[in-house]
Amino acid sequence: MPRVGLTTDRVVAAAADLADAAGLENVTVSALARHFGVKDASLYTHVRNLQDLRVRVALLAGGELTDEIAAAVAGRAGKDALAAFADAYRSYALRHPGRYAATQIRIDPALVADSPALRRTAEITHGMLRAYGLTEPDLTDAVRLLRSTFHGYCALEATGGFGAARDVRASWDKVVEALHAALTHWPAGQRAEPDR
Amino acid sequence: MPRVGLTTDRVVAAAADLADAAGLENVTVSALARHFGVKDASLYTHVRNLQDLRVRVALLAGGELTDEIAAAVAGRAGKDALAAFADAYRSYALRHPGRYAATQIRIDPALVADSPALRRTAEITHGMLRAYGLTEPDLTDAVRLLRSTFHGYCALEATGGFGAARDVRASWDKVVEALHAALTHWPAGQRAEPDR
DNA sequence: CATGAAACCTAGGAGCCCTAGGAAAGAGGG
DNA sequence: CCCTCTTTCCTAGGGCTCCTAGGTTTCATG
Repeated sequence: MPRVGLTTDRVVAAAADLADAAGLENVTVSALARHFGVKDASLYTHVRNLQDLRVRVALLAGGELTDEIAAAVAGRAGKDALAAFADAYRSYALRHPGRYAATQIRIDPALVADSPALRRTAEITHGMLRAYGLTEPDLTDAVRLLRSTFHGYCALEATGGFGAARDVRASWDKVVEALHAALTHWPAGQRAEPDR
Repeated sequence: MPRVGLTTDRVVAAAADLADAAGLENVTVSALARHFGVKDASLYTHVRNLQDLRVRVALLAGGELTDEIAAAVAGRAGKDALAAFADAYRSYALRHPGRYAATQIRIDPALVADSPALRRTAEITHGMLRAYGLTEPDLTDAVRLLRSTFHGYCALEATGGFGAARDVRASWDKVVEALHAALTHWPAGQRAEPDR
């Protein structure tokens, strides 16, 4: 019987493709084994367990997403860069729903810390926001605003959360413009709540 | 052997509590059966299957969330209402992580349509946004912006996505203020993209 | 007290995750 | 060309999960 030639990378890549095609929750060791024409147990030489597999898919997706964003943003600035970032982000989430979902699983912070992709995204985002003249801690707050809105929009769109008739793409463009407005008119002041 | 006295409501309530305590993914028929001191099969008289159980938890959570938001927003307007809405939303997500997670599962659109809670949330949101002078389709776009940011923030916070040292609550207040700024300076114009 | 509708049961199939230990393929050196 | 050693893949099996089919027991109601 010839060997299939499994490696960790091939297994993870297949898992990522399966996630996009069938949903992250259907990425199972048995399904992957079936795909390779192999017994379940054989996969455990390449992957510690299911959790490990999912984390690897998440790291793969994070790297891909960062690359696409970096390419889209390169050479742009201000509102132009923001729109490019946003469109690249959403485009990836739409084309790779399973991979994108994987990026949202809880990952060991230590593992996140030494992931070059995540650091690079932070750099890109900060660089982009510099055009708006923000300084810490507003910079961090603005990063969190962008991440939240981008992620929230893609997550809601993916789960069919937007029921209204309004075109989802048109809303996205408007939302990105609204974010630009928020960054342009960034609220000043130290205390956020006047009362209380 | 006396009966435990199960009903659909009791099962769903227990499932919701378990979700908050152990995570939605650990809400399993067997775990619930153990909790009630009953065999797995016994639960299938009250709940069609696991999917059905999760949807019921989602609808329960949606109703609770709407109630809390409605109570918080009542009697307020403008920025005040926005902040109350936001804080009530995040507060619920933090206190009930499992229930909140359930609200994000994909649900039959027909079921969503005749859920009074969802319609009520839509009313509240629209009423709140009326203070900013928005009209359709900007109204829908603004609703999507708020939902996206609120959900994205809570989701990222729940999965430990915010690594920076900055206080998460302080960022939240700032993000809400930024949303207020975005609504106040809502971008005009029909076409969103100038180039292309 | 009888009866009918529930609640709850036993039994069992199928799928999944994962471990322990064994067999075989293929690479490398002699 | 064969021998050895690493690595891949296997068999065997335990445990947990969801879910169905069909039987029994409890309890309210007439």
